[in-house]
Amino acid sequence: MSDNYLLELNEVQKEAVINTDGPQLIIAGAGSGKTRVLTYKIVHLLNSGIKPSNILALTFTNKAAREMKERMATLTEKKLVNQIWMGTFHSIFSKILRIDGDFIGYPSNYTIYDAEDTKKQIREIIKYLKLDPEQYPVNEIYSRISKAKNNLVLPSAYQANIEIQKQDINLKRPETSKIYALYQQRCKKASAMDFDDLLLNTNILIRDFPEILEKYQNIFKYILVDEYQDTNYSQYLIIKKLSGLLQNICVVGDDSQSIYAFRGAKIENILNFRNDFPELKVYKLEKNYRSTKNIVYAANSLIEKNKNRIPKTIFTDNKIGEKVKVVEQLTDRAEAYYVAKKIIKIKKENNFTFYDFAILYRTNAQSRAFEDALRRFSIPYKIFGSISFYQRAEIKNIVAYLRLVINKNDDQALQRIINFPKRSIGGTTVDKLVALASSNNITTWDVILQTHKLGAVFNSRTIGLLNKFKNLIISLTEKAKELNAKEFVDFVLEKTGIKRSMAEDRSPEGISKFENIQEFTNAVQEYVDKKETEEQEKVSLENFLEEIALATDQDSDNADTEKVSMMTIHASKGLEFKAVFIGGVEEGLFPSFRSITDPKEIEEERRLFYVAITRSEAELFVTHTKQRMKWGRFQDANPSRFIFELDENYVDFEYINDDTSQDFENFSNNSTFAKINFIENESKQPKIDIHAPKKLKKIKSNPVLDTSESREKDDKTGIAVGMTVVHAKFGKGKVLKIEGVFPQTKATVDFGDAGQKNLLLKFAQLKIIES
DNA sequence: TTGTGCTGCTTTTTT
DNA sequence: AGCAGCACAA
Repeated sequence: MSDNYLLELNEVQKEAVINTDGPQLIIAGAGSGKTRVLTYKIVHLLNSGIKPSNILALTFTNKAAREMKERMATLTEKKLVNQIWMGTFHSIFSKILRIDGDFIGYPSNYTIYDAEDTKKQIREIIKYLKLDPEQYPVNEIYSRISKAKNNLVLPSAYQANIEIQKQDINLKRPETSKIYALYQQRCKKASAMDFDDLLLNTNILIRDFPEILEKYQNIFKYILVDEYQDTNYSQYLIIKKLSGLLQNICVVGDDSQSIYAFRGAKIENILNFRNDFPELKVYKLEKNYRSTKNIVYAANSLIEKNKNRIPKTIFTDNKIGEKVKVVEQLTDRAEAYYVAKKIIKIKKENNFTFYDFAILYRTNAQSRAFEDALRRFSIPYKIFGSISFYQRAEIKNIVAYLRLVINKNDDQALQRIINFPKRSIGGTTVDKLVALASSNNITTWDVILQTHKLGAVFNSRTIGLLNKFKNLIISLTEKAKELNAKEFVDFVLEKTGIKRSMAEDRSPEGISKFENIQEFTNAVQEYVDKKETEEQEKVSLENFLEEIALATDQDSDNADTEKVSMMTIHASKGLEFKAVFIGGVEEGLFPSFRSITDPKEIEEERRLFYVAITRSEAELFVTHTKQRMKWGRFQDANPSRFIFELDENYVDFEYINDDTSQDFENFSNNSTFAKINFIENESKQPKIDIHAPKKLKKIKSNPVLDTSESREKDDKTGIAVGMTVVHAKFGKGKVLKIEGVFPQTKATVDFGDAGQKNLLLKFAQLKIIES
């Protein structure tokens, strides 16, 4: 076999590729050819006679796994590549749990709960324990439980840990451990695992069953881990144990690009890797092949401000290139227009395609202004991330049928579809079912199986409805045995009447939902076709569910189309573009106001900015505004501290008085675009006075104009304080107060028994019966 | 049981 | 501003 591929590597890269045995750490700076090293290394392993089924390669996204497979397929036989254990942590270990999960009490058909299922389950438990939902916000509890799991703290340990208990008491949430315990119990009962459980249960499996650990230690003779800086403790421990015997472990990562600490990733895993493997060989890939000198050096000057890092200096042989542009704009809208204009200009000057551009931002909410602007200029764009296709309610409802057919204990799936489409089984009935299940320690489906015993709880009509539902699910289960995944989905859509009822809904949302369903059936078809040609057998529902449970929107890439990419910086990791715009680089937004008090979190934000900068090959714009619309209000904004941390030698600053902002003013007054409500907004906001929002507020609360002045009479209707009026619904009442200006005139009316009501006179057709 | 309006929340999110 | 969960009315 040819070793030609080694010629395409620099010295360090080559060393990192050919040294395959023993523990290795590859520190791969941004743009240093990390993917190339990783793929060549695996190919090198195959070429030296290692069986593909003895290689475990873990990535963070399905997309990364797929891309690496594709690249390897160009270097070696595709058949070999397909036999490698390659995928995300979650997908690989979910497979292992389907094989060996019965050792820890899980059937192979267990369900994977996504974040939504998890939150719903937690919400139910909070309700069940009669806790105040205000005191126990679902998101907080979820992240607390998730954190515990990722640190391998089980409910019993959580309960027993004094430090944790103290924290919960300080947070005024002393019952958190009870919620956690019940949550685990219910998931187990439902034969369900959430994302964190996939890792946690793998840990439990290999901790409690040494023979299983040994089995996989011998299967995974070579282990490679990508994006190691973003692993959490749970993942770390799995890797450490699996590689414990042969120690052929290679981790690749860049501490400077660790940006998921907020989800439990531990940057220490990479910083302290040597402690676990003293024999460690370290390779530092410090040569950047991606970006111009100005970008590389500007990025270096930023990241040097972080204390917690592995020392390294990224350099490049690339040309000097353009300086980084830091641009000030008045508002987020002006910022978006500036970016849109620049895209057109740069595209023309450099002969780029739209595909070469990316707009990056800290929060998804920022995308809207950019979308508007790009549409005005007819610039095609694609937003990455946001809501996953499989997370849409209409898709999840269909999937829930599949889930329930596979696993009758899947309570969350059952609750989704028991009244979808509408079968008159409402909240009251479902609550009772769930309570019955809970108090008898069985699943909701078990309760439904015993409707004949429930005469005391439900009336005969409800029992009939439940029986009908039961029979439907049973008949679907029978069908699932004969049909492949696609045929079954079609059958469900027909049999349940979902297809018919959705086709009838001609509202825009309804049409879009129907299209999504069609897209879903297409996706199933595609999957079935692909698998059946590869494996020559019927594609079961189980296969398909496994595929989509861990699929995300990031996976579908229409990247080949001629479009500007828009995404959060988190979503941009690993990508590169010729021109990059980073928007909203302002204090409180980037760095986020939540991280401003904690130096560690500021370091993470700085790494995030580092990631953003290093996405760019040649053109880089960093924009910030003086005012930003936030939660429906204009708020003053200041440039981010990170802007001042960039070495000025590599940066050009552009202020609002420059020509470009002038261009923007002209543009916004251009009659072609007069319709855009930008102008409307601007008229509310004096253009130069950045304190306008405060002024506005003052006017609003000004007693002369506003509500505190009780007016006597509404001029439009003649209704006045003291009159007796009649309301169609509430009957006779006495007018107590008139306030506001037409058309917002409101009256407070006392309807006696019906109580006091505030009515908008515009809508409430009050009749005067007595002045 | 189903439909509708109100209230409260809102960083990032590979799985 | 926009959404989702929830309480209340029809």
